[in-house]
Amino acid sequence: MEYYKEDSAILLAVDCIIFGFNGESLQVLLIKRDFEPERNKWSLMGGFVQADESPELAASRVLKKLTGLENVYMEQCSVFGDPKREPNSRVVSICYFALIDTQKYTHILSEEYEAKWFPLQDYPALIFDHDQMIASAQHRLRMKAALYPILFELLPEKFTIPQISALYEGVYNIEIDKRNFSRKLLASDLIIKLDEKDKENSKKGAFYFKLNTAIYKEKIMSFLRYLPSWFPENS
Amino acid sequence: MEYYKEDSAILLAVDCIIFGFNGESLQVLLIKRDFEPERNKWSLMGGFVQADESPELAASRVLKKLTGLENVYMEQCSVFGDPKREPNSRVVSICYFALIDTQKYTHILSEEYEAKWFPLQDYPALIFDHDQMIASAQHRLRMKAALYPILFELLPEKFTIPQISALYEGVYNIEIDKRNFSRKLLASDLIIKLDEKDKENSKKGAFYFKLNTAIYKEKIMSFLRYLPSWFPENS
DNA sequence: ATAATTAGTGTCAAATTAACATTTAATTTT
DNA sequence: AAAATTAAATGTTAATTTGACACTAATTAT
Repeated sequence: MEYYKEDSAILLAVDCIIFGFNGESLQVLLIKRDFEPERNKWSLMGGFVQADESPELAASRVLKKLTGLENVYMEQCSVFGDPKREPNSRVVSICYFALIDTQKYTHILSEEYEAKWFPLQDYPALIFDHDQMIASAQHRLRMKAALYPILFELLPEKFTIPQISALYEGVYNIEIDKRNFSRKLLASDLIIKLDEKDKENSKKGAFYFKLNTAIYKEKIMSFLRYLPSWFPENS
Repeated sequence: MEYYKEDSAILLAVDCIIFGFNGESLQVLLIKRDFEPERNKWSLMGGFVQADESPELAASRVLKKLTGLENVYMEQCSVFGDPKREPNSRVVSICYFALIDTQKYTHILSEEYEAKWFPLQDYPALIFDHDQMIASAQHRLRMKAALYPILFELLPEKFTIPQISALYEGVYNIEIDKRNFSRKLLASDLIIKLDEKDKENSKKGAFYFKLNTAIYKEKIMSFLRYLPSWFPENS
């Protein structure tokens, strides 16, 4: 039994897959590295887990450094640890995906880093295995969102039904029948209609809704289904 | 940016949550530690990730060492990395859950280790945060199995419908209407009826089925739902 | 005023689900 | 050998949900 022999000189890192939604497509936030190796290439935002911090804390720290945001929805997803995944050292990286509201926080970006949102359909070549990380996080997001209403974390406080609808379409790359979708959504009691309307995106304007936090907190802990049963995973 | 400074002296380990099904309840395989610290206490089977191996490989190695089994269904689940989770050193552990067929392999157990199956409802106190690991893996299993038919990995090659039914009841702690369940299952084309019957568990005997591997491989990659929609997560 | 655009509500047949009952194939008992 | 017993397997039906479709409503632009 080789417990407690110090035989694994491994560096531990975290990488953040930061998802956002711009109203059209699901986006991921990438940075341009200004340090070696792989200077000037695009990558996920990451950092090493420090001696006195948990991986969760490291991920929050890294996220805050890039976006300025705290108390963001984050979830651990897969660990990438192939011995050869980085050329010069043995780094095992724990991935976290974060769901943030793009609209609200764009102004904070790019101050210290060259950071940019890219649509998940079409982002530049990334260093190491970061594209696999994104693919894996996306799969995880789809799985989780098929059971729990976490996608609301990507929307602002006030949102419209067309927005949610577009969000689900973006996340799953499908077309949704808005009428059926909105019926289902309203029946869930998850959202509360406000008096105000969003006039930005249409002539008629769409009513704003807010989350029913009581129901949300209850449902976030129990399974829910917003997807049609025929939903295809591969797309 | 503190990339590539060797500032994180962290040991990386894996722990395996090994699930089995004895026909009645979902079980987890635990070992009694015969080394310090925490000698003679029950724990999960684990080990350190070696310099030249990936975490996946480490987990397979650890699983094989305990059970003798290879090519077992394994899935990465959460990482436990609180700085204080082990008293004497900083160990970050990646958890994997494995689904194995208890019946077939009990004879291999306990040769090198004192290993024992315990029902998930009622297992002894464990070292460190291993109980949280089990809870987390169980949650993960439930989530995954709500979308994909992975629970078949817990059954022998030949199984009966009452067995599958009991398995789902065990995993989710619910009562299932066998009539509706079996109708749904048969309609999925996922299982193929054999001529043989299992006479062990009833007078009449229940027909054996085997997996339709073609359909299985297709469905394992796409969402599926075996649970009633009212299914409660908290139990 | 009219056209154009997108939000929001409505309808209905088909499919699925949930609840419930009966029949069937064995073994055990008498 | 017949009857009782046990659990498997199949059947029935009403209620609900789904998916496909059409229309009305509110606003802006022309």
